[in-house]
Amino acid sequence: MAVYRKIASQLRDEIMTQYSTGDLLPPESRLADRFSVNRHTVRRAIDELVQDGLVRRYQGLGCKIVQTPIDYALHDRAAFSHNLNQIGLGLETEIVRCEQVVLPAALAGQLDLALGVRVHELRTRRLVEGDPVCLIRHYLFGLPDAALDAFSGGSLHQFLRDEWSISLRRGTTRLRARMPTLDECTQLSISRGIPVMEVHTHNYCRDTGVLREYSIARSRSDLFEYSVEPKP
Amino acid sequence: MAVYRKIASQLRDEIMTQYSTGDLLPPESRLADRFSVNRHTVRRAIDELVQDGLVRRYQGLGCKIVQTPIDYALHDRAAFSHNLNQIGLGLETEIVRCEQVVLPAALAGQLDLALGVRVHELRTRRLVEGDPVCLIRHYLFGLPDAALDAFSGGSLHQFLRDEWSISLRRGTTRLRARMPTLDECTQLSISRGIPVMEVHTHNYCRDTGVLREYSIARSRSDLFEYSVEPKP
DNA sequence: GAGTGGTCTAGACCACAGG
DNA sequence: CTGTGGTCTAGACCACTCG
Repeated sequence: MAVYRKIASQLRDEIMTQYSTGDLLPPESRLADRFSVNRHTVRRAIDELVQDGLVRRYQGLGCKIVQTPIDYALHDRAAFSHNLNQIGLGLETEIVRCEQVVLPAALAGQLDLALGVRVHELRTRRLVEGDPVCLIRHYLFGLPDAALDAFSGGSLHQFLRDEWSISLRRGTTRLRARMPTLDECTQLSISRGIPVMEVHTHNYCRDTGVLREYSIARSRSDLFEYSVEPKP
Repeated sequence: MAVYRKIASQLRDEIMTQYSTGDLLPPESRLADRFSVNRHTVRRAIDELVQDGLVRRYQGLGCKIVQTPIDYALHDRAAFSHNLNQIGLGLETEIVRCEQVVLPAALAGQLDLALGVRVHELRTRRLVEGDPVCLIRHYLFGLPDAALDAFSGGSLHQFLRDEWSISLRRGTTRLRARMPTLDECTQLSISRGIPVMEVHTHNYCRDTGVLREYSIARSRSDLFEYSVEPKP
């Protein structure tokens, strides 16, 4: 087994057992000394941890442990075919609201963005044969003011690619389930006893790697299912 | 912008316009010459493409294009990075039951298998600091009778690889949410108001492509979250 | 054997955060 | 300013695929 894999594995163990969320990993140079390898080899090991979502790099600062409660990051590589992408095809899209807002503080903190940033907030509702199945909030960063004026439904990513030459690449996606709020019950036409699935997605500019969109989708669990397809 | 990003961007364009699925990219050394950079820089660029799922590396062979522009437009593919392995590290695994049974008829139909097939059924429970968070049923096909006798927790896939030289590859995975049964409430120590997430996974023999495992995981939605990382 | 990707080392300089 | 991560170069050797 490659050296960097062994180091990654050991660091994973130590993070799980000896670190808390927010702690900084020792600097790469120190780790390199400790494991008696080149700094590049340590970097390669940390790459693994970053990919698993265990740590996050901060230039000039260090590597911060970001562990969520239990991050069920999957080790095998497969492709994720996400219904949200195909939604423009089979589902109707209803634009609920589209405006520029100040990014909610909670999101700003989570995404590591400055407070007070103005963003486009697009809220949509997806329907299947008239039944609402999914509510989505898109937060879009760094767009011209009028960027979304012409958007009238369908695939948002397609629209951004065609109209603004912005090509987005999916980043980390998180899925969880919870009970709906009263508001969600109304908008999704469900009773209070039906759970909703909440999916958070990062989308980055394919060229520059900058975060351009963060979306939160809430869907009816009685009608909606997510599937992950293996890569060819 | 970093050199490797520019190169990645250019290669992406060329792949989209001038290559077909299955083609090989020029070797790293040639690309390095062409872009007048070090081979490592080209590698870093190709890393991006691999991460986007555009190409796949084959040691001794080259980099194969695995996605045409058409595929790409239809469904953006991101990867699913999963660590059942890591769960063996940070979480305790409790073996609830391990026996040979006749595959339940409902599953046989769904998986397109004959009725009456005998399989290994392994039931496990995962705990975090003593709290149960996840119940898993593994159905394993075509194993010797005593195959699992020595399994005592940790990663099942690791065990199969080490002890039986069976290397598994993730296939289709489906995720949904629902309310728990009474039995699940008991085993997961949750109240009836907490949804569970249910994840069904196909796993195939990496060599022969034969279905070897079907697993059903049910997890507490108040403690558990699934994450999907972009990756080949 | 020749050519490919995979890993590791060594050294250099840059960009950024913090005191 | 110092220390951190980010990038790039250069060279070496290995593991693998193919003819």
